[in-house]
Amino acid sequence: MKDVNEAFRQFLKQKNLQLTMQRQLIVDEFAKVKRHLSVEELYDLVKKREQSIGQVTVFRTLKLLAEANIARAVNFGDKTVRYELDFGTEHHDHLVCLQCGAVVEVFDPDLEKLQDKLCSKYGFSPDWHRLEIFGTCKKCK
Amino acid sequence: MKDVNEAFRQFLKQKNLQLTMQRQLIVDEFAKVKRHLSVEELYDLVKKREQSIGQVTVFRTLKLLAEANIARAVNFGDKTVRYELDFGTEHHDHLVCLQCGAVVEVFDPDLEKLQDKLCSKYGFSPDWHRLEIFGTCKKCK
DNA sequence: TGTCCTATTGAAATAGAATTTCAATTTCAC
DNA sequence: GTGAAATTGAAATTCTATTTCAATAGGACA
Repeated sequence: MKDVNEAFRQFLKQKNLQLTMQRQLIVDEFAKVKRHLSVEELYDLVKKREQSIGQVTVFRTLKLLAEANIARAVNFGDKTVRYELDFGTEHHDHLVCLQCGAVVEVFDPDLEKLQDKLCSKYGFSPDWHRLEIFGTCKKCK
Repeated sequence: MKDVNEAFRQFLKQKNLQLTMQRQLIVDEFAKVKRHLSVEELYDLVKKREQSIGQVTVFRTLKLLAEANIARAVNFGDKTVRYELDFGTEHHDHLVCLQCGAVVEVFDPDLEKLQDKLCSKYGFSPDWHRLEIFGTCKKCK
């Protein structure tokens, strides 16, 4: 199975774009941190390794990653967009703790099946979906 | 069963706030239109009935309604916040058509049960959740 | 290597919605 | 009626997301 770097390189090539030092660094950090990051959060991380990188470049690189289906934009409650890795990972839903902000990724095949069934009942062709459950996590109880 | 007006009046009273002509009008329009409205969209509707009302008042009234659990903020794809009536209506999920933008509200008790089961598996106490399925609706196929 | 063309970058500017400020007005309690 | 508090709308501000732009870097090719 190819890794994120390889997939990104391939995507760039196909688009006649270049893999620059900046992009490489941003993707590295993004793939390493297994959390849902806003542009600003990722920018802060990247900046620790390379002062000179601008926030705009992080923004643009995340857009590229989303276009390449390597990242996916998500948003919980607040108004800022976050990105999560969407490569080599199965589709999943989110349990968001309203107390501590922790986000757990979960998956249930039966749930997926039921959703498909619901769609077909309405003659609807699902493309993708998102399910977020907000509440209190184990620790916070 | 009480209606929206009654619930809002009660909420205002409890908060020592007033039911003004503006608020009354905004709530009327909001309850009447059974769609998901952005502040601006509702403002346009309200403006037709009363020129003098400002957009800010619509914004503030919707916030109040959300606080009173009469409205709920939702957001589909784009970056603007929309509000939907959340009173006297059962919980429901959304099928969002990516072609025409239509939003269908759906409900499946089995789906709800499975979600609860999933939560308890993780020791998670659900407060509320949202499920949005994006795809193509019957008409657009 | 030098040259041309295109991609890339970061800072600054812009866009656009959400939210706050503020002075004027209205409403309520007394 | 009077005073205190709530309400309102316009304008200002804030906060992200996004675009513009001039400078730089990189690749293709002679």
